[in-house]
Amino acid sequence: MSKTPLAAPLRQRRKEARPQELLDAALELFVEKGFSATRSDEVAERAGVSKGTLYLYYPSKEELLKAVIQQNLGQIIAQGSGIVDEFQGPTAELLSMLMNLWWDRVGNTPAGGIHKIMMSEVRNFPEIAQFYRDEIIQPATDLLGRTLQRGIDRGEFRALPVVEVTQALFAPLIFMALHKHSFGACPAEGLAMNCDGVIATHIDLMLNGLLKQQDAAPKGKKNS
Amino acid sequence: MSKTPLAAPLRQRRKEARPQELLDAALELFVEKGFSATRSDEVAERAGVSKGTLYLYYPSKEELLKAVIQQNLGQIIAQGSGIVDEFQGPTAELLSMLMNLWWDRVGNTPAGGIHKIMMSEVRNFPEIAQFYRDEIIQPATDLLGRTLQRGIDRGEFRALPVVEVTQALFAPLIFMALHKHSFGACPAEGLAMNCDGVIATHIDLMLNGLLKQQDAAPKGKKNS
Amino acid sequence: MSKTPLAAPLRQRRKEARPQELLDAALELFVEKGFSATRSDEVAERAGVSKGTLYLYYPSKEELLKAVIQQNLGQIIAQGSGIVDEFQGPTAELLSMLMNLWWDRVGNTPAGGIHKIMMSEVRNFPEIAQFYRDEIIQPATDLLGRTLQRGIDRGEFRALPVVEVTQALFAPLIFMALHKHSFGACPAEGLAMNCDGVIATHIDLMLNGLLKQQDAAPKGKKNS
Amino acid sequence: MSKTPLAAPLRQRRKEARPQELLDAALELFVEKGFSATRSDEVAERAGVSKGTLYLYYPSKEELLKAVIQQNLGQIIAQGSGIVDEFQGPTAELLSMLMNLWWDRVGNTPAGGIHKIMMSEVRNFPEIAQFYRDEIIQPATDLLGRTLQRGIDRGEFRALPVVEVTQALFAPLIFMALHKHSFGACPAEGLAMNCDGVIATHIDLMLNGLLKQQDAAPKGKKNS
DNA sequence: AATGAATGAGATTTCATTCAT
DNA sequence: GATGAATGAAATCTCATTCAT
Repeated sequence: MSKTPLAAPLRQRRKEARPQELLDAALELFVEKGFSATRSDEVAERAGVSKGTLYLYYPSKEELLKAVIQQNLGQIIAQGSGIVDEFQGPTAELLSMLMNLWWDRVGNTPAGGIHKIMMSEVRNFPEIAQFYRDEIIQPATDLLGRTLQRGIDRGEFRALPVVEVTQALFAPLIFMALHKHSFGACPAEGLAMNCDGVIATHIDLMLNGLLKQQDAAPKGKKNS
Repeated sequence: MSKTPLAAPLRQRRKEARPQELLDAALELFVEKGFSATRSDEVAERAGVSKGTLYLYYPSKEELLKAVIQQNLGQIIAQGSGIVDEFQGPTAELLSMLMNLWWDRVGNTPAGGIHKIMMSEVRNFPEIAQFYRDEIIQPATDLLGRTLQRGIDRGEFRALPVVEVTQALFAPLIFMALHKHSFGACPAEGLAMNCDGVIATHIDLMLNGLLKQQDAAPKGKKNS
Repeated sequence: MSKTPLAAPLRQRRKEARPQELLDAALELFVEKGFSATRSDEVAERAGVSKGTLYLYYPSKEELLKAVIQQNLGQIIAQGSGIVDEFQGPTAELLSMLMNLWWDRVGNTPAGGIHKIMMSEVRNFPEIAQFYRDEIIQPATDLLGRTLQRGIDRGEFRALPVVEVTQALFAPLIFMALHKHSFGACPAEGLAMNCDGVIATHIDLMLNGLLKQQDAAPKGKKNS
Repeated sequence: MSKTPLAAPLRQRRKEARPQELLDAALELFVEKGFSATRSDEVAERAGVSKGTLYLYYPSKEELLKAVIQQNLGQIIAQGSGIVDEFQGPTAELLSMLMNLWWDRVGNTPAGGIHKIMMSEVRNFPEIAQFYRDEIIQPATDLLGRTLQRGIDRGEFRALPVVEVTQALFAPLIFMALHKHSFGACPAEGLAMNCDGVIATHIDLMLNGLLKQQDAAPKGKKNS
């Protein structure tokens, strides 16, 4: 007991922090340069360790990417799922919460670049494509579909086709995230977009369009 | 037709066709696998020539990509520019023509994958980013802006902010093109989208939204 | 026609010679240092080409080893098979021919080191083990078995168990070959063996032992 | 038994047993996979300690191999030497004892794989080759030579060349041991040998051949 | 003009060894 | 003594580009 002081020994503390440091470094670099174009050494270097250490924690670059995806997107989905299960109020409010959650916690953070990575590399790494579909796309689609169905079942929303609306809801959000991490991140001028503004407008319009006429908020009152 | 005289000897014709064959092969492969992940040999092989021949026509892979961009997108913009200059009718019709032209000639063809290439690689190849901005993005934005301004100036459109509307108009078209060439091209299920339907709806809604109230088509009648 | 002079162009000539040069270099090094311990660059360097060139001819180190085996042992077996099929005289003479052929063309040449390579690496490279068994061990065993059976069928040899005799016949030859390429190749003293003498004696004794008593050559007359 | 007192505390006993456990693990693995191909971690893991602990007992993998050799073969030679010094009966019996001792205690045990290790790696590790020659090959050869000379001096054996006979005596035993630990250990069929049978026959024949005619056992009576 | 053999820098991954705890 | 996290040299294999023919 006298050997283990209250403050964990330095080596120990670093070991526990390593996976997170590596995942953060990997996410940054994968988003910035792409998965293939990022060298293992770079990830290690940015995390402040040597090349070999990276392989102590993740057996290959592909597994590292999977861990990055799971860590950054998997958790958000789980969290969203919890919200949907417990929410009691009107579905429009719930949907707004989900979309804003995504934009705050994913679209507006480095995690929002993951879809760019996938879009670029999905055709060259089938195993990762499978993983992304099974662990992220499918659960996220299910979650949104469940929410829309809730609105329809409760008589709040028009009986629109669930799948198409799901795609229409998130396509512009994802497009903006893609843009932010590609052209939007280029120092060149003439490529910028007012992402937050576009997103806010989009969410407002979409929610309004979903509601049955009598429930629709009077135009001009809602949103900023 | 007048460009390829029937009388030219076969060898001659093939030699003149070389650059086009190389550009077509390069476009296909760059879209399919990405720019970095495509090997020079593959391009040459698909074009039916040897690796060395490729370098007779294009001094490097980067220059080849520039030529692909110019060939496939530069010409469309020039063509659109001609249409705008000569068009006489209502601006909504003109805008619809432009968007449908883009979807038919770009979004729905391999050329639509170029934006995916750029999105993936733009941060790793600054020189190409510059080229893309100067030769494609800027002219295209100018062209659309000019068209919108025409509608506003002629009293057809509401006086909306030109830049934001430009982005809003084309974002979903580009997003669908991105999708078609990444997830949409994966054999996996659960990743498909009804692109044409979404695009048609989007164009219809957008044009309707732009028009001043008195011109707007009565709600509920339009759309497929 | 005037383009292809009688003497093949230098580049062409070298290209045709490359595979053999690479196989020779690989055989030498694999025998000398073992398969795993030989670096690809070393093989290339000894063949006088660059690392990359090696991979132009053989897609991996394992495939290179397979080619070395096939080239050096497969051909000998085919040749031995031809001899057995056409031979007309007494089986003892045929067997002697086969054993001496092996010793001259394999045991006493670098090819004799291949069994050492296999012995060392067989448990770590199952695919190569399979290849060696199918392409070399099995055909060689069959060939010898066929020869022994011929002697028994013609009433020349005693009806001994074919398989055990096959092994007994070749074990010392192979052992000597193993020794030559391991301890026998060490500069250290005290590890040498008079291989040729042991082999000659062995062949003589074995053949004598196989013959039926009345056929046995009077001792002291035969062989050197 | 007298070496491991029952009273020693468990921790103490394990600590004292460490080197032996490490040597056993190393022997198994070196034989199974070869010296170079065996990772230090594997040895430590099989011995039930950590990688670091291995290096507390042996300063490098090479030194560990030397200890394995000394432990497993050096002791046998010392024991054989004791037998030869004290033996009183006929030399044929002594020689038979020695060969059967070797086969039982070495050839038929993991220690028999050491020669395979040496054969594979001897040319890459000159220092170990030297060690093996000085500590094993030379003493073993001397011991056998001394025994043969005893038989000749006492008029039991024919005056054959001592060195060649020594090699002829042990070559097949060693070959069988090599086989058992390489091809013989492969799961593949068609590579097996009836080692014990071949060895028994070999010993019988050899001893018979060494004896002067009048002492030779009548043919057909001997052996099992 | 056309070829394709050749190159070598560079990427991922492994592993003997060290050393702070 | 014991641990196992960390290191970095080294090995296999790839590919854009060159250049003799």
